[in-house]
Amino acid sequence: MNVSKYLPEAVEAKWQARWAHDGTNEVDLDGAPRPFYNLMMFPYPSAEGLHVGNLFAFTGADVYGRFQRLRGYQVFEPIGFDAFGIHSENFALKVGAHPADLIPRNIANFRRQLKRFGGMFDWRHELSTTDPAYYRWTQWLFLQLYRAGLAYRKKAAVNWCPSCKTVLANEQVEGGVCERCKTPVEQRALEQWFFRITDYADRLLANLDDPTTMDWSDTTTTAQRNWIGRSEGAEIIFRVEDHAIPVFTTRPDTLCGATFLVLAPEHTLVDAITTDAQRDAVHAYREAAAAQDLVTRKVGGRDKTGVFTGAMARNPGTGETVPVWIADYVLMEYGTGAIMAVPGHDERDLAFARAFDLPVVRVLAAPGDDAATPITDADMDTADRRLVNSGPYDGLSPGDGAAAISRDLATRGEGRSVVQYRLHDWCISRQRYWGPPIPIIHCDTCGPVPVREEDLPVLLPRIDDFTPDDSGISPLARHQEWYFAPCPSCGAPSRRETDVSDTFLDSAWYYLRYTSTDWDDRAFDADRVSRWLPVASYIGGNEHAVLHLLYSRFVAMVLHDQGLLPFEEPFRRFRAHGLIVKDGAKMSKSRGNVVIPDEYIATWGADTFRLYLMFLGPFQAGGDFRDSGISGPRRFLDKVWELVNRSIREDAHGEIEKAGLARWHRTVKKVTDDYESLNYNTAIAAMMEMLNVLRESNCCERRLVEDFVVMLAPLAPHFAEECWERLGHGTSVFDASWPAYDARLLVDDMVEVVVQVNGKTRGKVTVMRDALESVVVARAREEEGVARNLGTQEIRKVVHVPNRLVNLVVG
RNA sequence: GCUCGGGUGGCGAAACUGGCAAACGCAUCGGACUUAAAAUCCGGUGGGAGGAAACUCCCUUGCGGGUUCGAUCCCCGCCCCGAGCACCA
Repeated sequence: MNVSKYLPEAVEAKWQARWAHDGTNEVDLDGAPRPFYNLMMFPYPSAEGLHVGNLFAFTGADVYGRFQRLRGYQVFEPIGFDAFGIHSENFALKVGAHPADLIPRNIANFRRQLKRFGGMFDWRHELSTTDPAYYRWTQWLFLQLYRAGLAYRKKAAVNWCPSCKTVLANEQVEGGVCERCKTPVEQRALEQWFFRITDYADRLLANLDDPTTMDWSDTTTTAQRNWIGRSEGAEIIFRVEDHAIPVFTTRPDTLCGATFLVLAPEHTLVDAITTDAQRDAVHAYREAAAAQDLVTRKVGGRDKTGVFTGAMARNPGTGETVPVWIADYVLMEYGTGAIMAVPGHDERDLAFARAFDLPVVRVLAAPGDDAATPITDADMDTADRRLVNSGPYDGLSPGDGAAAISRDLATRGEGRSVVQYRLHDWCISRQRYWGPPIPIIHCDTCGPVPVREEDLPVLLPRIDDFTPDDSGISPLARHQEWYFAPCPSCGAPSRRETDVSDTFLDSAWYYLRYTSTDWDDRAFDADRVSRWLPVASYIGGNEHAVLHLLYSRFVAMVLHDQGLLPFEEPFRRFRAHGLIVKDGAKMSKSRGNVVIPDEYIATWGADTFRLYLMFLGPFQAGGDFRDSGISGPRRFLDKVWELVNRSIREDAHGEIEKAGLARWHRTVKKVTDDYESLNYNTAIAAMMEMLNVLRESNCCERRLVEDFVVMLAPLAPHFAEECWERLGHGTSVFDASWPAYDARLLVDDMVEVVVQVNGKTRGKVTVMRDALESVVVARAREEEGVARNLGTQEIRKVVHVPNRLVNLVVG
């Protein structure tokens, strides 16, 4: 037997073939007694193939799945492809190909790479969102939401390129101009489909605080909380003659400082209240605001612009009249689209008041200030303030003032407490080609009518020229046979909805589909779903911390409310992996620092590469990819290889001695804990240390070596299989059981205690475990370095941390 | 601007969440083996001062304060890097 060298290429090919042949990674979805759903975010199959960042994420997730399998779970680890969307479509347009031709090629390449790195995937459940057998159920999902009254249509602004005559996604607008033709982009209002996710805002928020259903990292829950953006405040009614203008404010306490109103340019009351003298100016301003693209409108300059409408409104706090302006810094989609401006205590309102010379009134005074003190930028702060210039409310704190003012407004019918969310309803319409057609037919008499479920899928027809044209609607409208369809309700000639749905809808339920790819008559099977879900571990990138995860949660909640799912939170545990950077910078094509994993795997083997990726930093933090480090893990595997072979030859020789045994048990515990918490880098370090100990003490005890191989298996699966087979086992190492450790053996009998004098280390003594303080101190004083530093000084105080440290305080 | 991460040797990073800072690995230097090189093995390597030497002492976790017997860790005030959000009233 040739044992001199470990040859990854041959070994990895052998085991990949055997896993496929034996169905090692396949799990019985109906019979598993201890199911563990190990999910990772499915990739978008780009033309470039998997990059190191993808592989880092997949490896970390796969290691965890393999670990859980060794701990005795039946682990379901599916994979699929998120292949619809603007990415694919734009790429296809660029290279002059059809996405329907490109995607299968890209998927084939991804599949090859995913097999090569050694993922424990059950390929029988692979899916692609572009497959009609999949998107049929995406369309079905739309219908469920429609039936539940959670899908509706309304006009909403989109970016519009007047030259290309097409809708642009925000990413296609660069500095206010179309990325293709450089024409300034404007806004256009189109009828679009929305989901009422805002109805679920409170539940989506509340569940984040429930540790029994959600074990998520704080960064992710915080991001979701911020995105939902709950604010408590008041809606206050200002009147302009007989028009009521409600405004939303989180600071009703400052009502008496509201010296003007500002409406969003799109506000529906603008026409009604504008005076004849101001009509032309208002009209021009509204036109100009609409001519801006959505990105510039929101992100663009902070310089305040606006126009006076000529109208005056009554401030219900002071009874005085205040001017009504319009300005684009007020957003129609938040609150009521109108604000009461309090320039004394709001930065933006102050900037606006300064720009247009509007009155500024102080209503909050810091200690030492009074009602007459001029406003400064520091007055945007609220700490320690009292109300002034507020009539009966003078002297109250902002909190008490807000309560008192809200109460008084409510009794007069001029206001009420409300909760506002930053979260908007989810616009799922895309005026694009490469997506699932929204299953609606527009009838002149019946209006929008859902396609019958039995008529799904509404197939996306192949259109060779899917370039947007000047019709201003999706290229699908050009496909006459597809576009015209009878109304499902009355049979009259009608037209299909030409918008396709957002890719986020595809990915909002894929984890359900994985469990049920065997059926084409249901989106997901009730028994399967109740056995395998919620997902036990979900790992993915932080870039999806908000939208994808929030939409998935929303969809699960809706399905739960429809009685279709037994749970409302789909992902019990979620962890975001870190980012791999190269030379201190994020990898990107433009920087030219993208690392392609294939060549590294070809050179070093998948196991070494996996080990290297997991060793270069904490999984949840990411790390810096450097070519130089990869030889370390390879040397480690070579040494383990040697140890295994020596153990086979010498078998019973070299039993570990007592101190080494404690070390061994500590290592097993540390490695186990580190896998569980995804700290793979320190798990590897602990195994390296243990290996060094075994080598130094010349120990190759069979039992330990076998356990060592099992502990390494999640990280280096092919390597471990080969070792396991050589050690005489006829079954997969992944059917072995995880090494146990004996808690009683974790500690040594003798411990080293650090001795400090005044907090500085001056020596160390070895004593029996749990030795008494008096014994430790006595021994410590005998230490030369300690005695020297102690001199003749009297010990004032002794700080004793058993088995660890003793600090003698003198002087 | 706001929110969340993060800042530790030449480099990637550890450190039981208050207890020996720098484990593990890379790189590098010296030695062994070799005709030679690679591979492998053994040993050194944060900075400074003293000593012929084994050794001894001082400094060091972005900067400045604080709490504590003791701070990489906790508190206050700054600086820098990364990610996300961004006129949200």
